[in-house]
Amino acid sequence: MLDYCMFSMKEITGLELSPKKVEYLKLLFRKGGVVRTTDISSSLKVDPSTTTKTISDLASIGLVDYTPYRGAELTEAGRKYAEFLVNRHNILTLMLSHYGLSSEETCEEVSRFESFVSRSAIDKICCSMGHPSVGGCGRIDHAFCDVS
Amino acid sequence: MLDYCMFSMKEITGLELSPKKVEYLKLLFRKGGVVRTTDISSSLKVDPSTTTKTISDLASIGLVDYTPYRGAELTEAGRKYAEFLVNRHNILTLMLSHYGLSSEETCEEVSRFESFVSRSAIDKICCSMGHPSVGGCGRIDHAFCDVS
DNA sequence: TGTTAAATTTGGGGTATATGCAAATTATTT
DNA sequence: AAATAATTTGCATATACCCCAAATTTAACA
Repeated sequence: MLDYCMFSMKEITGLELSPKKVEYLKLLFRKGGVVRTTDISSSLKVDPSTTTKTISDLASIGLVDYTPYRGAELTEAGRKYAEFLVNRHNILTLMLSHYGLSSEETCEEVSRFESFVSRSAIDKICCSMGHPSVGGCGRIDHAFCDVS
Repeated sequence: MLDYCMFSMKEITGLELSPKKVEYLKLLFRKGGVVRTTDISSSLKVDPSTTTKTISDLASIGLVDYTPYRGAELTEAGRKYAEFLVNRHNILTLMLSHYGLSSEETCEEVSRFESFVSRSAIDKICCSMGHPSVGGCGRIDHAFCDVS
């Protein structure tokens, strides 16, 4: 259990986490509070043992507080990181929705590639769209936009 | 050496190849004709042995004609697939360039995530932009747009 | 409270992607 | 033909996923 985190929001590139870890973080953010292994594994449709391993990884880098047999919860750093991830998803979804894709399509596409879009790109896209408060899949916060 | 290909352009989703294999195919397309292992490995900054392995993989699925110690060349199917890959890159680059990113940034971002954007999304984006003939990184062909 | 049932973790194993090094091989050049 | 350059093969590593079976822990309940 770490009380520090290898990521300080100021130096986030947005490219630190693998696609699956991004999914886990967004899920923990959506659920809020302590989330049980089974809950996660059934949401993500993976074996519980896979969840245990991934959550342990996230805990080892300080994004998650994990108590074995109890559950997992975002740390403060994890929550901030997850906020960025959700914003990124929503901004990209909003952007793509301007090109004739349906809502489901848009979300599906973005879910596939979002992990590879940098924070600085997101900042610029967000700025260029006038800092919209509602994205394709939910509200957008602007606490993490560099370019305001 | 296969004269058939597991991909028929009509059923292409755009998600068949890993990011690195996409790079190889786009490179072979740009270079044209028979390309030597060293040429590829120096362009992509990987060890020649890595290139040999990847090219062999591409040959095994019928996208590349490969003669050991001689070089690699796209098959007809490979050329068509690579055309799609280049178009996808150019369309996505053009799209992103509308959001305040510089040319280099745009190309860099797209290169990171393009492998995860489906052909059907590209078709729609392309259609929505009015089938532009020039993208962010080069010309765009429309032979592969479903929605014309 | 002890026993069972459910949830969870551990350990092992597997696939896919991607990489490099060293040694062996093939091609080219002289 | 011998030397050199290019290339391949075999081996090894690393990351990111994944699942299964066995062991463990927690929770329930009788």
